[in-house]
Amino acid sequence: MRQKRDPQATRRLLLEAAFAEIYEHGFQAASLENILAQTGVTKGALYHHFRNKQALGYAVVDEVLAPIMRQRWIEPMGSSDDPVATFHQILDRMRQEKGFEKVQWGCPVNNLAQEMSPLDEGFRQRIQRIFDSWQQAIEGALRRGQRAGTLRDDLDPERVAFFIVAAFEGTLGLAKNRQREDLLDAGMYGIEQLLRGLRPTAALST
Amino acid sequence: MRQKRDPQATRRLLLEAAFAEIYEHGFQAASLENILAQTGVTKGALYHHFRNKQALGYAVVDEVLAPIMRQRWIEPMGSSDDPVATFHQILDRMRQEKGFEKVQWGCPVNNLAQEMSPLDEGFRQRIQRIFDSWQQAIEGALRRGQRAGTLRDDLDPERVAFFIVAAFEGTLGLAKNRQREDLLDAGMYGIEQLLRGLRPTAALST
Amino acid sequence: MRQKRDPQATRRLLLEAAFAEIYEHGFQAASLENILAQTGVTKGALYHHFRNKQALGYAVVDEVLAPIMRQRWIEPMGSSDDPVATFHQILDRMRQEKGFEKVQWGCPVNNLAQEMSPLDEGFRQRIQRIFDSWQQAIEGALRRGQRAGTLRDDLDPERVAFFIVAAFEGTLGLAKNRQREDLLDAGMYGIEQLLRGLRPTAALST
Amino acid sequence: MRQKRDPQATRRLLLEAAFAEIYEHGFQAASLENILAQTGVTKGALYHHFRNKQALGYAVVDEVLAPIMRQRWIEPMGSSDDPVATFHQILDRMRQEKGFEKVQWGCPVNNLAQEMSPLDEGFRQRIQRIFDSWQQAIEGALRRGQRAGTLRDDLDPERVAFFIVAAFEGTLGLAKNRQREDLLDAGMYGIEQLLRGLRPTAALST
DNA sequence: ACACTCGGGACCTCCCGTTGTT
DNA sequence: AACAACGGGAGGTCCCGAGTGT
Repeated sequence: MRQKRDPQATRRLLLEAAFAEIYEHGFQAASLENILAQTGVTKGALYHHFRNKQALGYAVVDEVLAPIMRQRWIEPMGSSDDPVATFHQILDRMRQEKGFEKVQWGCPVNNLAQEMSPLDEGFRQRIQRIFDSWQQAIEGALRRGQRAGTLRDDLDPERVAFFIVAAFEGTLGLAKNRQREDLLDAGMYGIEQLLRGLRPTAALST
Repeated sequence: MRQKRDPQATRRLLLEAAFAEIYEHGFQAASLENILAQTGVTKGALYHHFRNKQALGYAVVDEVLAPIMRQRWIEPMGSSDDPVATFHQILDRMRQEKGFEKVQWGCPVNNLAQEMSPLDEGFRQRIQRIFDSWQQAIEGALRRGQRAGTLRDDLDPERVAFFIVAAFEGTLGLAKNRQREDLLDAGMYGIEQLLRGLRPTAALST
Repeated sequence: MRQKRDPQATRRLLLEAAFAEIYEHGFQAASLENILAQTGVTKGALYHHFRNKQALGYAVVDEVLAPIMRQRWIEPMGSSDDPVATFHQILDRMRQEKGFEKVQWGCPVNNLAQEMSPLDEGFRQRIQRIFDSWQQAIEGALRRGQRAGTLRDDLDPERVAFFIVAAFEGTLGLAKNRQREDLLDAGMYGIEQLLRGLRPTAALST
Repeated sequence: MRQKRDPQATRRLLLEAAFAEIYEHGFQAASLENILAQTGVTKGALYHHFRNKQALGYAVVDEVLAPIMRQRWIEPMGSSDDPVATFHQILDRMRQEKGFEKVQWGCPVNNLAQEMSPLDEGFRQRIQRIFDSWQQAIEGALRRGQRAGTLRDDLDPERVAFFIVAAFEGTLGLAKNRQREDLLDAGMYGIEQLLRGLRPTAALST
């Protein structure tokens, strides 16, 4: 299966197995031995590519989580001037894919954020960077929406963007606790309520 | 320091030290040894009061987390017919107290929920019970608000209650990642936006 | 179930539960907590009746194992002058009862003998006493058999008695390893072969 | 003392120390810590070579006990057509060696069989395999003896082989309880009695 | 670039026994 | 006579990481 002597492939293999292990058990409880057993890579190889467990974790954030979020949220939002519509499109696509987030295990970015933020400044900053760019993408779209007239003028784009991310992650978190995928809809109902309130008065009937 | 031969006190001491340890490190990474060192209790005593680490964790949820949430959220909401105002009062009190939640470590209930829900059904159910009664308390207040005329009639109290909890926890989570207490206000801004939308049209000016 | 304040009953209850626990797990691995849980007796009561685990074990040998062996082997053999026939009768009765020895767990006396003889002189001597009186009972029967003419004169009763006990226990041990009750017959076949050889030549045709 | 970086040697060292520890205390009471202290190997190294205590125990059976029994019993018996004589030769050699079995601690194979057979199917099967091949070697020799005319025709080789093993182990067990090496002779007396009875009538004078 | 062996610590579990009380 | 709280240690598991060799 694995090519021998293909350092990049080995590294990538480790990153993805590490992502899965961390996603399931959290970073602290993630077991290097499990990752090794899963990939067939030996400890020597792992420690060749990553200085230690922490460095592996950092790399997972930078090279697995961040790109996924970039592709999923930042890029679509970055080229949108109707954030409400774009938000719906992204959610629809997520419902179809189901590869990344499983409701059972929640959002991998938020999981790590909650576990590691108070414990490890390196994790905290890396994850904050993801949240920040996510939020900024939404914020930019909100501003463009305001200019394009699809959004009310009197709202604070920064705070609204923050709140959308917060409400989204909060909803995923509750759905994860209840292990019920359908609850995502209840949360989206609230976000939609809010977003509808963001439309100019004329657009309220939509 | 500690009274000898005071089983209830010993048990309580353990519960609170366990709560603190779990709050800081998560359940899996919580160290019984730390709890013991913190309290001065011995392993034998701990093992006498709790069958194992899991039982201790369950007891922390039932006997520490649940009562706090009950006192803070369920009881005030249970006797309110203006949930918007009650919500603000609770937030104000939380800002003053700062004993329970430290922004640095987030919401202890949600922390446990995110860590343990997929891993341990006992934790999941106990935490769900807390979220459920919290949500139901809000839902009841929303319904009473509707009857009292302080809330719009055309909203779905169950979904709104769910969303309020979700948005609240999501906000705490982001603030925890950024380690910035002031971000709570950004989240509250969003919730207030939403809640204001819940007032009957006549009340919008409030 | 248990009468309170009935010291003799409590003591007996403990002895029998201890016997069962030791029979299943061996003495070293026998758990006092298990015995306590099984009987509903508290640790204080146990330590009132027995100084420590060792004393409990000694009492099991003296007050449970020894009496059973006395009743089963010593008494029948003590009043027999045809040990071959008596041996068969005892085996037949054992096949019916099945209360004491379960092939699955072997002979409780021999189990303890093998585990504890090199480790604890107190156990060793107590168990030796049981084996000795068992062997002496057989030896006596053999001598009476010689006088009565049901056995050959030229054999050494002491050695033959020893060997019968040894072969019997060895057979139980192999059957226990194979977890096959029917193997007892294979062992008995050998003992019968031997015993038949002990009959005077005229009796060989029996 | 030990060569560093000599995995086979380390493994062997552990196996033999484990054998000694198990021989003395039984498997359940055997302490990995003792084995480590005895050998100077660390926990990590042990855990590298054996997945857990059970795996170490299994390896002791397969790689220490089985080869010894093979060399001592199976090979001599496998090339013999006079099992009675071979049996005597083996016993004589055992009396001289005294390395393997110490009467004080009995037969290591049988010790493990009695302790673990009802508790662990893996042990049970491994030990049964040893007993089986031992018994089969004797059985084969008996059959060859019958063909060679050194044994009676009318006996059942399988049952006799079983009985010989049983009587041998039973004798060792009783000698162990009494802690008296000389008792082996009393047991051998019985086995010899039996074996003599197996000679054809013409050979009885031997 | 990777493989294998080794180091040593931390953790939860479980257990036997003691002590204060009723 | 029995109960319940507590003391404290040992044991197996598992893990992260270092070191050596190829």
